[in-house]
Amino acid sequence: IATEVKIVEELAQEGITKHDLGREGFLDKAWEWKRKYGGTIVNQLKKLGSSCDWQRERFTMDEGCSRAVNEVFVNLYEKGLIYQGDRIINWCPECETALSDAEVEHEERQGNFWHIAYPIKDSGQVVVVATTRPETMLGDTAVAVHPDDERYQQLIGKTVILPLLNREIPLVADSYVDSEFGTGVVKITPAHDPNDYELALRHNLPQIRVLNDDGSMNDMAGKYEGMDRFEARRAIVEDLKGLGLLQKTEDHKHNVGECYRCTTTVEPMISKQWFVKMEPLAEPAIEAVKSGETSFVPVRFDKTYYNWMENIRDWCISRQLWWGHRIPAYYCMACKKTIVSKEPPTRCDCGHDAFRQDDDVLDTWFSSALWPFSTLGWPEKTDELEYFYPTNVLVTGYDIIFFWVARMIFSGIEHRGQVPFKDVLIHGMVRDAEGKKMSKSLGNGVDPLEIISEYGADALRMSLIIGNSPGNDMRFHPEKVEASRNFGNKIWNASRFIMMNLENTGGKELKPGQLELSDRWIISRNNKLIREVIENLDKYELGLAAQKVYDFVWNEFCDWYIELVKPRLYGTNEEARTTALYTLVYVLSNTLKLLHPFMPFISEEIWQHLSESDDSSIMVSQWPGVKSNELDDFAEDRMQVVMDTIKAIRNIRAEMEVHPSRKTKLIIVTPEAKKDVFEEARSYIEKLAGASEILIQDNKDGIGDNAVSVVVDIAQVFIPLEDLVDFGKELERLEKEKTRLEGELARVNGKLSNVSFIKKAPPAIVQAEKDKRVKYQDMMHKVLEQLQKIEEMQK
RNA sequence: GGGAGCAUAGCUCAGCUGGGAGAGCACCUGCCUUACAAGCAGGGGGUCAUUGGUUCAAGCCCAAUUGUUCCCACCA
Repeated sequence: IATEVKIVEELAQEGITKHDLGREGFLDKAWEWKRKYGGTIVNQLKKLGSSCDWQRERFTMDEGCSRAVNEVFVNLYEKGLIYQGDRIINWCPECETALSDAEVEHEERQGNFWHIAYPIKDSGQVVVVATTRPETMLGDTAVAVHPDDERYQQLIGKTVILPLLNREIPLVADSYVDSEFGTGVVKITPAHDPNDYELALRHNLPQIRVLNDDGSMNDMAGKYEGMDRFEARRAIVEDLKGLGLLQKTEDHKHNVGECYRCTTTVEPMISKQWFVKMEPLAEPAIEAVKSGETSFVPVRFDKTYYNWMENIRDWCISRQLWWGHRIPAYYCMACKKTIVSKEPPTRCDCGHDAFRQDDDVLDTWFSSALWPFSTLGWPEKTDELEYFYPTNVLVTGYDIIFFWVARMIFSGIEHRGQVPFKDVLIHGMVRDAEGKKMSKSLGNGVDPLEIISEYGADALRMSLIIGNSPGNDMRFHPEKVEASRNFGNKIWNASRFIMMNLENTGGKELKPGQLELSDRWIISRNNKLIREVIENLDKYELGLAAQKVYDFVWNEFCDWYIELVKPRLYGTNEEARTTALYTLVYVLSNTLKLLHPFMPFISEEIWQHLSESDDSSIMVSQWPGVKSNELDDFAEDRMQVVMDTIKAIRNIRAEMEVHPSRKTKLIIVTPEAKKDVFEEARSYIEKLAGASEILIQDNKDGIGDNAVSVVVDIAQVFIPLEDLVDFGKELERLEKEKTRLEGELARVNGKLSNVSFIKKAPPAIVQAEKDKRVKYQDMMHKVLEQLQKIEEMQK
């Protein structure tokens, strides 16, 4: 009562009327109260009494779906696939409702194993049973042993006196009993244990319920009536101890079933409920996945699916909850006949017209299972249904395969004759930084709105996608969101830079013009990106696709291309400027489209600013394709040499501690035939490698003694540093390079001297190794030469 | 009891059909170079859990082992 008063007070304080509760915020409120007061809010509201009738209307689903649910229920009922009956079900004493098997979670708990002596009638003997739930003994209607158990052969058929209640019960033999476990004697409580229930059916034993719906002991419990089940347990153990019938108490680890909603220990109970007969539905649903009509991505989840479907038991669908879709079953007030129908019946066969609808509501997953078609107007033949059923892909987490995916599949097959979707893309769970599952009850969840206000929605979205593989869990770290935020910042700034330069074009139309090396290079790299992203997306490799866009934008587009293009943008050659701008805009637009699925807001925003002539959304723009023309894949190798050269020069400058602002002369020594590569890239090297002057020649004329050198693929670059040269460092660096090349050569030679490699490996692979050998030998030669020169100078 | 995943750099994780080990963060060294210091340039760091096997070639395929996580299951 105290709790109820508190809730009412709280309701009033916050100015919440009962009508408000159905609206937004109800669930949050419910969780808040649950944490504060324990139990579930629904149960607390229920305790407030009958004034809560409004709930039913509040939580009714929309009319179309509601009609579909009735349709399905009646169909299944008429086919005999839905039935009502007294069965043993999982009962949550807190929520006071039945639960399906899927709604029970098993948790390992440390408990006790109590050994209790049951006297045998008219003899001094006892049998000892071992149990983890002594309070259920009040409902015992037999004791069982294995038929082959030699210890108890002569006792089979005898009568046993149930302690405390002194009820006479039989000792039966059944092969279900495991002689090895416990004492080999099992107490049989048909009303509160599924195995015992089955056994009781075989042996024609009565069922005695000893628990009320709220988990307290009922009037069959004798002096324990009214006690809570756990209180009764303690009392019974004490009493047995007093009677000298408790032989021993062991520690015992066992699995306890808990309600997934409120974590209360569930009690198996016999109860009248509605069930769906699963076997006929499961069979075609298994076949659909086996035949590939529906596929799981990644495939391993089909095992989870089969495992569940193949061992499925009938589905308990009735719930004694306060919301949900009410079961369309009606009972005649006069003759008690059950009528299942889509609309409330008007007249019974017996002539009467007063009915009461079943109080129970359906398991929420019963209606969810119909979602692929109930939302599209089914059972009407609508255009939407025609177009969207079946659909391509369902995306969901693996924790929901049983609850939802499996049930959508068999429901779709049963009611539409066709699977609801082609692919099921399974993603992992987002866990907290310690790897624990996020949950409202633990309070370790992350509020997306807070993250979004700090880093942005795009950053959050990108961080959840990038570098993740399907079906694998991920841990949530703010640092990762930060990295994505920085990426958004990066592409924003790059775009800003491009638009800044566009403003200076005076609205002239951009034309390709004469593309130069860097333009052709970035376009072919962009084409490669487009190809790979499309391929990755087709294979649902979202993490890889996002990673590639990220790498392209940051490393190739920003760090290289934009830097390469600056001299032209700042220069006076108008044609060179527009060509550069054309390429920048072309590549950026393509890339924004590729990025859009991962960072929708920022890509849209930039797009809107970028495309002046076309103000429609990026969402409806043409998805990039690869233009297979002369722009494709031809400049990569050439540019790679240039980039390697620039990197090598930067490296040597850093090692020699040349100040970044100090420009130096460069002498590139390369065979006559290769000169044009460096000629074409002259301005790039100048800009990015800090060169004041570049000489490109096929000999070593004019290189002074005070020069350091670096060997790259097809060239050797000399940097005269005059007084700055530290020959000790240079020697060290060359030795390091020598060691590296020795390693490479050893590896290549090892492969090439292996006869089976030459014989069995693909020719292309062998040739590539041979080419590498030539290259490394040449580089080694130059390094040794340089080493010798320095050593001589030092003498 | 049955099934599945994971084990790769200090941390969090990628690594597509087997052909020279990657990213982000962290760390070290320079730099406020007129898009971006939430940045730029350079650098260090890994016996890809262990042991076998298949193969010319294994982080990747196969088997076993160890550790770890998860799912399913009626052992009282």
